[in-house]
Amino acid sequence: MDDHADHTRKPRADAVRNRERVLEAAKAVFNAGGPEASLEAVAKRAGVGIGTLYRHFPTREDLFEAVYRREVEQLSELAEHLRGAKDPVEALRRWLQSAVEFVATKKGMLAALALAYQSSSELAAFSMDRLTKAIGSLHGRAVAAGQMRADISPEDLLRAFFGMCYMHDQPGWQSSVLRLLDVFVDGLRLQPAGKARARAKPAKPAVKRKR
Amino acid sequence: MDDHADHTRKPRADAVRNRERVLEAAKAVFNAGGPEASLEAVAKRAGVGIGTLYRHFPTREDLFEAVYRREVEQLSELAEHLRGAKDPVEALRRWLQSAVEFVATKKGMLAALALAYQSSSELAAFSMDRLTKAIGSLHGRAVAAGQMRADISPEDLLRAFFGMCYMHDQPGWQSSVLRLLDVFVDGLRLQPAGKARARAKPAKPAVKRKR
DNA sequence: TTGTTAAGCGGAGGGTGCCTCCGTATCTTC
DNA sequence: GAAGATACGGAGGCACCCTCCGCTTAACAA
Repeated sequence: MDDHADHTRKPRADAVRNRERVLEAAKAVFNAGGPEASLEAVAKRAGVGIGTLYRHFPTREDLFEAVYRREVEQLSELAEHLRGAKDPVEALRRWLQSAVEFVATKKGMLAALALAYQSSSELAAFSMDRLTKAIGSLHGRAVAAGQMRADISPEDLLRAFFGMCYMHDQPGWQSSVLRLLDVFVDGLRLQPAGKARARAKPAKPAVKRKR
Repeated sequence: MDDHADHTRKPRADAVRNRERVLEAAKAVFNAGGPEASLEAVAKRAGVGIGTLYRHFPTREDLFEAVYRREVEQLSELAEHLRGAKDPVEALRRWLQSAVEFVATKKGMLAALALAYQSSSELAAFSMDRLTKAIGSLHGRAVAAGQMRADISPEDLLRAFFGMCYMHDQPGWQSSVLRLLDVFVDGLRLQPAGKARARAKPAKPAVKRKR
């Protein structure tokens, strides 16, 4: 907040609206058509002129970055919501599952993201920070509730998560990761006394059909 | 239905020549201008028509892949040459240094490469194989000469190498990696008897500021 | 309200690069 | 040397990029 304390006009409502629209459209278009998708298509889908798009996001990379940031933020907010859930372990599991989806939609954009990260390490710092906090908060709650071991740091959790997603290209990776996460979360869980928690529970028959 | 086993014509000399020219030009142009560089520029630099370029490499990705393959091959051949060197430890060091250069030129193309790897795991397999063999052969010679410890696999070597290059973005990474490699190669070296090889050599102050 | 004005909007248009297509040139084979 | 097969070049049509500017509209002051 750099208050130019003196008199900054309120930003125009239409500008705010259009910016949001463009972001929404960009998310859809890029997810569908990859990072090469036409910016003109984005503008059209957003229902704004191409000039408007360029004013808000002078380069394709700016647009990428904004879209990505927004999604990270949404993931962060999801964690906020899930904090209210009854079962904190389940909440963590849910969040991780959403994060897998998030990674999945980034599939085709990996390359673009790599570039963005390279040119703006601030972006990397920002997202790491947000995600670490999100995962840490959920984990913290589960620990506080005495349902999860405490000797794992949020950073470790995040690293484990990304590590699991690293297999990325293999077909069916997504369901594989979901399975691994189940195992992982179970592993984090503090068993109520010596009760050896029947892992038999046939872990949801194939969370997702592969394709 | 290929194998017209009978009678395949010899490929035309000019076609072979042009293909090679295009590859050479592409390497230069991409290294200079990144993976977005204009294919027309490549054709011009190669001194061929744009049509010729497209006939040999129907898509930009095909061209990328071919350039990359070629460089891997050259690295592999370099290892071949270095096998003849007198000092096998030095030979390994040299090769690693060249490999750093190789990675350096790929800097801007990382994203493109990631894509290529994704769409053709054969490419990944090929290059891993070649590089592993190259590094393994040099290492093997040094081991055979009794100058290097033998309990490290070529895969480990390669992994260590890539790991070191992972820091990529930080400024000055290249010299940092070269320094690390020096240390590493020294570590691999079998000391001639108990002679504790003065590591005192004041390892350059501050490999890297933390941030 | 109404008037003023900065902020924002749209999209035409000039430029660049992509890729196809085909008449021409060159090479291999017999 | 002749006959094909093969490869060549680059014109041309198209898609997309991005800038520029006259018009519109929202915010603020009176």
